[in-house]
Amino acid sequence: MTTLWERSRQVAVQAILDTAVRLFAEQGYEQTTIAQIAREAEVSQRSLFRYFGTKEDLVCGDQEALGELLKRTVEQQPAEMSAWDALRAGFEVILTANHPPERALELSRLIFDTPSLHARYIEKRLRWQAELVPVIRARLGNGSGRPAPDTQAKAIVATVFACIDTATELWATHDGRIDLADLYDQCLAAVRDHS
Amino acid sequence: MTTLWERSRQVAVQAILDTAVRLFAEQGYEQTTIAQIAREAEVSQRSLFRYFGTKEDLVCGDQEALGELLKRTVEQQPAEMSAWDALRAGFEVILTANHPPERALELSRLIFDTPSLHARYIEKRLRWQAELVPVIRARLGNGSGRPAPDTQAKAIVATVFACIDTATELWATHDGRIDLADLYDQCLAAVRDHS
DNA sequence: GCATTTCTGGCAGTTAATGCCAAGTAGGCG
DNA sequence: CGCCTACTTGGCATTAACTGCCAGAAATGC
Repeated sequence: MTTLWERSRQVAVQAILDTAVRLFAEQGYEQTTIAQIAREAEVSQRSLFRYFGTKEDLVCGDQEALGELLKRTVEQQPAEMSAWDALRAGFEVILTANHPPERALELSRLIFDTPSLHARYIEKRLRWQAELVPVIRARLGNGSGRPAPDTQAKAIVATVFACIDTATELWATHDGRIDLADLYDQCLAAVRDHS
Repeated sequence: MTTLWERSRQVAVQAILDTAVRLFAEQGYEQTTIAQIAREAEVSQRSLFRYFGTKEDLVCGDQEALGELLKRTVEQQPAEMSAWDALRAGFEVILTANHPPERALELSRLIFDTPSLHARYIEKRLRWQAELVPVIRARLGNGSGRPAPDTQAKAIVATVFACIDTATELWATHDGRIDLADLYDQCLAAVRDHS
């Protein structure tokens, strides 16, 4: 622990986060101002912006860390595993590493119901996608080769995220009563199984 | 023509649009302010915001109309056509109905190079997706039925858009030298063909 | 032409976000 | 323990995207 600084900072961050999520749930995202959050969490507006660069980061801020985890997990899957299975393994790890399901559900609903938040969330996801493409391309048997391997990798990654997104949205609308991994498998099956 | 108002409005809108795209290309999206666009297009800032609700709409504003067209086209495909083929037909129509390829290329580059624009663009597209889901669900043979038809439809639509997005990005990075429809087919093949 | 409708422009205000500087606080060192 | 340095915090000013309001101009209908 590099110091007391870091600890009190953690405390402040947590207080801000709790206040923000509570206020967002109570009054909606757009109706809640940064000033109000800062006041109730007892920090200055200026510090709040130092901890969280933007208002949106209050909701989808810790995505960065998850993206790193996802990438590392996919990289570390055995080489003979298919791109699809490796990505699915990464997805699985993220699920277990996520927030307590109670809060995850609340955050998901907030994100899917608030256009500006949804956009920012997608933006972060696009960054993950870009980082995953080289990892997936390395895993593709460069045998067939008619579709350039880059095209293949991009399409696969984009599709997986589309399915994750779809599954998450369904999961949120069903109040978390259906298993998220099951929903993901159903989505992928709908796409990949030829009837 | 309901009036002279409508015509001069169209002129103003076009002037704003041209100015905006030119400035965005010259200096980048974030570095261009609304004030500058309004000044150079010779309209007041206030009117600019009346024509285009947000800065982002200057770039991806006319998506609404395309979404309508897409939906209608997909609906009108013969009933025995598969969901995949119907969506592909809709995509084809949009391609031809789009801007002159010169400007389309410029806009695509802008969107894919500017994270916040890209996110907003996808968000608008998500609205199309939601509208297409019932259309696609109606087209699914409700035979198999283990994955709820709604899940199936959502996943298929999301995947098709993911492939459109990927194809468009590749098309823009190749300066439009590769046929967009070909790229789309390659993306879909990478996803659907089991090797 | 004149009243009415509709649009435009300017102005003030709100909110998110950033830079700057002064003041405070923790950590290391004699 | 006291002091100096490094880092952090908070307040202030500023910018940029937007919104509401109102007065005035322009177009329309009679």
